[in-house]
Amino acid sequence: MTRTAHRALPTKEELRIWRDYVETADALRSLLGGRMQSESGLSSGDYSVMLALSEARGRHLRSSELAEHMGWERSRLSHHLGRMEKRGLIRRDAFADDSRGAVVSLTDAGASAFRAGSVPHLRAVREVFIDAFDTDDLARIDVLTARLREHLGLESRG
Amino acid sequence: MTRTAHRALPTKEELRIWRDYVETADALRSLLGGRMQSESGLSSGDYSVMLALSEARGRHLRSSELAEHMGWERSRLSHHLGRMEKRGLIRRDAFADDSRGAVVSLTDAGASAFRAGSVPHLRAVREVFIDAFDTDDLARIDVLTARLREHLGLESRG
DNA sequence: GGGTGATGATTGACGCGTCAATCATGCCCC
DNA sequence: GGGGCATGATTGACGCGTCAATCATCACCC
Repeated sequence: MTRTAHRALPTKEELRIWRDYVETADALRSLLGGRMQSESGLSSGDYSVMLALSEARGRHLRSSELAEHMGWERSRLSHHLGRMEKRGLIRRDAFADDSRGAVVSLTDAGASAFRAGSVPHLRAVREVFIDAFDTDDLARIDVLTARLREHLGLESRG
Repeated sequence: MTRTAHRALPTKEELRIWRDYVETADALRSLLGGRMQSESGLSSGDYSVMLALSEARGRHLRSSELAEHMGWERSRLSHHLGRMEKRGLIRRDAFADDSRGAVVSLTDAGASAFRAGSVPHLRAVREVFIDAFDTDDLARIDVLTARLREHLGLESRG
């Protein structure tokens, strides 16, 4: 009965494709991280946080909104904000309407670091990832990624 | 002159594809990590180390060979081996021919943890990754990944 | 108005990864 | 045989991520 195949363990070939996939994605992440670190002193986490803040109305968000917007766990964000605050990139203030809430905003130093880091970041993304492919390739990646996201039950970005 | 396009920053669409790609790969890594942790108490790093050791002739390798085989930095491996040693999964012994070298081998406990974790691990890989795709999809992923690896100057596995 | 539970956020412990520094041993060559 | 450098491996500091615990405040409701 061929149905058994459905429950079978991956073949050697499938496993190789899997390992290549994760290993490559990981190399990419670390390569980009290294470039950002040396070019602008920002990590990709820093960048995401600052991007979200700089796009927000009033350029500030409550921690919980920020966490949800970025898809990060609260505690992860809290730790990260702590580190960023120590470096003077962001500020946390009490929220008037609810003393439990904290309002996160970019400091001037943060805003200017973000501006300075933005172009190098985008350039690096193009160089390490986009430039590897032509338009059709990118479309294929998009489809395949969407397939995977759906399989995993992740929301799509639309 | 259209040559300018080559140096342009990514479009919004390209950026979205990029972000989906990394975010998805990351979700995958963490999902698999969580499953392995709860099902067998092994991390994917543990698994790689043990896989390499169990495939090695004599079931042991020098640290440097192990690092090279896995494509890990020496210091990363050293830290990881330290943690695994504390848990009793591996052992490090002096290497007779060169007192600088350390020989790493699985303990009995390690070997049996590896055996116990292997099938759940492979099953998880199938469920979270392989099952998302049909055969053609997987072939496309393989091609695209190879393209990316080449672009990044990573060795291919062959 | 005072208990009770939900909510916003932080903390601590610990695994993991990188980088730079360190340490011991081996090797070479004068 | 001893100075100098390469090599195998470890260490420490620090950023990052997760999990579980904690803390303060708020909301409800008797």
